[in-house]
Amino acid sequence: MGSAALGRGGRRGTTGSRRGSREARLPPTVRGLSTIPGKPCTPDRRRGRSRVGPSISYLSLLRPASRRPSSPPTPIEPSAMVTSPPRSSTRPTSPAEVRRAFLEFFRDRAGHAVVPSSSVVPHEDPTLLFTNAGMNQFKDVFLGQGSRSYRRAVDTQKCIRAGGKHNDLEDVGRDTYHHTFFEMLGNWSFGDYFKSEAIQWAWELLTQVYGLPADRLYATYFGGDEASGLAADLEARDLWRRHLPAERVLPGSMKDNFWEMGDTGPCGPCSEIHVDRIGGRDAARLVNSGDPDVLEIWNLVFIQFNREADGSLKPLPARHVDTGMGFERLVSVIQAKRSNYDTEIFTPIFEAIRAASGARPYGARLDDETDVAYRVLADHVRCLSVAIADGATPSNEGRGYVLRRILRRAVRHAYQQFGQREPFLARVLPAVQASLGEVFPELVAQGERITRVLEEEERAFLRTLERGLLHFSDAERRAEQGRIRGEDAFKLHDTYGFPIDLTEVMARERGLSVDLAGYEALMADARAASRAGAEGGAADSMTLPPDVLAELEATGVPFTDDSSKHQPKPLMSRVVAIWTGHRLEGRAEGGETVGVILHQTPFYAESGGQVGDAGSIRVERRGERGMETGVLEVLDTRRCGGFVLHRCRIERGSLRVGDEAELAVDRHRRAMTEANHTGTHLLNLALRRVAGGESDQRGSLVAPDRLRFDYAGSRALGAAEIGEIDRIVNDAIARDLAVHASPAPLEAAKRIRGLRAVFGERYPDPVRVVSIGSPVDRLLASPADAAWAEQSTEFCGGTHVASTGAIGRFAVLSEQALAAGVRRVFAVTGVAAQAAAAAAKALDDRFDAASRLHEEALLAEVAAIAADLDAMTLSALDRARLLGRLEALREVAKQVRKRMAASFRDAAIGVARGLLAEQTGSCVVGFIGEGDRDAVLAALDVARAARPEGAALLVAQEPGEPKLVIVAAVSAAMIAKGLKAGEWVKTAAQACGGSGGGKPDSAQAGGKDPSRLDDALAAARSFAAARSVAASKGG
RNA sequence: GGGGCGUUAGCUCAAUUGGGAGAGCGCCGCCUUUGCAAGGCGGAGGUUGCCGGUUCGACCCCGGUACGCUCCA
Repeated sequence: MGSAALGRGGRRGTTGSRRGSREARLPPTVRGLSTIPGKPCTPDRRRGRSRVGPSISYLSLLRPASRRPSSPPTPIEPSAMVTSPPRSSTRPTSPAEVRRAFLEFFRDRAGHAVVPSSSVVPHEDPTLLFTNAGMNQFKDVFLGQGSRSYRRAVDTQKCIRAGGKHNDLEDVGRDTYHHTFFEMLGNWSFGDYFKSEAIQWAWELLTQVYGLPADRLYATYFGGDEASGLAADLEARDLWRRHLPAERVLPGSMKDNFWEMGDTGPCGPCSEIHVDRIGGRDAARLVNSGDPDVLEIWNLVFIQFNREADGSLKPLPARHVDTGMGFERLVSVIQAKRSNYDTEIFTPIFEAIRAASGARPYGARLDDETDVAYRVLADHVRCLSVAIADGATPSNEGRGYVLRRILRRAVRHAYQQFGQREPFLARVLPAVQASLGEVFPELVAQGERITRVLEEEERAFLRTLERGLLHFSDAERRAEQGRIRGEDAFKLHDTYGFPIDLTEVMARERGLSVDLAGYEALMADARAASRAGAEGGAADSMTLPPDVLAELEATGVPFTDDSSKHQPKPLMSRVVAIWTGHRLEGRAEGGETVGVILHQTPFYAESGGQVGDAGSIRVERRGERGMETGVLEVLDTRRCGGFVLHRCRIERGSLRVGDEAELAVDRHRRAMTEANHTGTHLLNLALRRVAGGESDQRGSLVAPDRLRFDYAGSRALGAAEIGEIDRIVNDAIARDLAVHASPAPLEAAKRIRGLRAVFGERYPDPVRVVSIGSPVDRLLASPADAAWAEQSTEFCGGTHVASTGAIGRFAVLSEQALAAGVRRVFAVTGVAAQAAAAAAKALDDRFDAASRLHEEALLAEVAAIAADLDAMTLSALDRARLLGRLEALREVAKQVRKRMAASFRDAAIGVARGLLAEQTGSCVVGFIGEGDRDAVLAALDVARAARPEGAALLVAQEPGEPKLVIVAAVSAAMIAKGLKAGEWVKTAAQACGGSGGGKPDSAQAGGKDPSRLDDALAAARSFAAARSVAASKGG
């Protein structure tokens, strides 16, 4: 325990009288556990807490700040705060206490809202693999695009860093501080308090709540940067000097002390707090030098500038605070451990690994492979559990691939160090749940899913390892001079997923080494090739890059007014910008395809899964020679920032910025799309009834010709369930329900019973509510009404039919797995659904007719039906039923085929026997009539058996095709005389327009001209005769 | 997004320059044997993922596509 460090903690002030004032600020749920309001806490308060454990839920912390009695939003006088250090005789030391103390401090001390961690899987941000910093969930606030109901927040954020340039997965477990998963504690100000308060509270929390010795702390501030024209952050420096002697307040560089979100956007100086684990010395020189005992624990970022596209910095009107303190590192300092892995965050997990594996206990050595394995497993299981709980799944691409690599690394260590040959990771899960389940309850709620995913994925990898072992023995055989070739090591890795270090270990066990240089070279080539391919691909997309968006705004081009998109009527507008795909232009000519921005438009831009509108635009302007015009076909419409970009092909005339434009949306296409969109909502509702409430939407595509719907679900829908979905949706269509849409306050709308929302999606406030059946105000008036659970209500910005009758008809086309836990449904509506039903009826008729066909006609029809069944758009139900019919018919066809083959064969054998009787010489040449290759080969077998020392060449007429089949068999004796089967059949085939070949004893050929059959036979006879083989006639 | 590899009987996998698709296990029948993962004989089971091309002839060569595995970005 870190009692030594803690004991020397509070030099300043005494305990006792002030303790009560701190207690009084605790919420009732916490306060009531061991003490009554206003009274000093009892000595065993800490034990009381840990005994109660998860029952004092973090939920109590997560209520909105406004519910609490005192939460002054105004900044506090720094001087007043210094003099009132709230203290407690019992310091938080266990991980749970440390975390809780952080959240409570900011909530109670300064009215921060305790906000839950956002998902570690950023479903709404595809550019980010995993949530990797506390600020991710507040990015929109810093960018000025979003807002929150609070101005101060505190949280502990689940973060994953794995892969990428700064965090090599291979480091994790080999040192004391790398993790793939960690918690980031943070307090936040959104245009509220700034440097003074942030620094004051950080100091207070560390020294007075956590009791870190003040003489071991160092602070850094931004020391200015001449190249950027930035002055030093003297404000932060002076604020720190209130707490620390000047020699422990250190200036830092641009790299260490100036934070930027990206190439452009919010940024500002930051101030770090470092701690010296040793103490009793001046460690100023060791700050930021990579010394493991002098480490940064808290970074306070002061966002006060915006980095413009031209590189300049502009002061922000609203200044923010963004802080981050690594939880595991903080606990290591508080518990006076030199390794994060020696804290109580990890020790219970090590114990679980030991118990499950039967290995010797964790020994905390850095150079010991078993201890490395302990650390790798503990870290990776934490990471995987959290990611899977948030809906991620190991897979072969994107973030799923990162997880797969982490899992495989864990399995590899369990396999090599602990000899585990069966799924192992899930056995450690209970320990992870015990340590994190209280803050992150989804770890417990999703326990079954986590276990299932881990075990499935582990089994898959164990299979891969086995396959790799097979190929390893090949590589072993090919080893040159006791070294596995780099080529083989690379192939094992690249193709069979066999990790390079496992190859090395196995090679070593067999007294071999591995050509690592060769391996690395091939690896580098592969990387380069992959990168080259990636760059070539994403060139021609018709979207506006950020700098062009900025240019448009800067030149005063207004955001597009598309408020009429829900009722698209022809509209007059004006061309305000033309985008070529590379740059903005003032003009474009016939034949070009360009992006057109108008000042207003009724075109719907692709959004919420609904595809963008198509249509036409007619432009005109007064030119030098009177009116000039242009006709544009709108291919697609999409949104870029606040602009609606119409991708257009100029059919006739030309286009200029400033043109008057007459816009017409393709109403037919739009109507079909709307039918599919409303159909999607009805499908969503039907799915909930049929597949259960947890079948949340995971994505959708609404196009004019079809709709696609992805949802959370682990098992396939049966025919009965698909039938039920079709029935529910078609029933709603028959009732011709009105579709209502109107904006509503987000919070109020969220309370409507039966609301279907997309997992992980963030909605605007006010949000547009689309309700099928009841007006939105009625839903809002009594949101809890049980009736609403039976109807469709969604947050949706898309366009819909006026009432469900307009959809006409609905049919599910297919249902399939997309990824583990995600399923996809395709469906159609309206005319397409009717066409699908008609197609099914037509196929049924063909099946009926086919059973009356005979032989070849039947075979041809079965093949034709199978091809059509594959190509036609059919409802899932019809398709399943018709496939059943096809299977039955195929069985019939197979019997027919066998019967035909047998009869050809019998006939061919009969003819061959006749020929053998007729031609008594050792060499037989003849025509056996109609027969396929199998039949003529069977006949040849008969000949071969009858003339074991002779030779035979037989020809057949391929049934139904203008082709001859020629086969020959020659005995060794005849080959010795110079009669080779390959040459023989070739000669015969050439006489009837074909070719062929084979081995000396057996050959096949074909002829394309059956009318020259006699020529072929004659050629065969004379070829044999020329080799002094009597090719015919008896005697 | 870009590579590599794979897809053959119910399962696991073969098939040597393109020339008659096999084995083991499993299944069915018969025989033998009253015993443990038994033995013998016989049999059924295949649109070689799908589409197209080259060829007299394609599991094999070429192009495309689907699915799976795998590596990289």
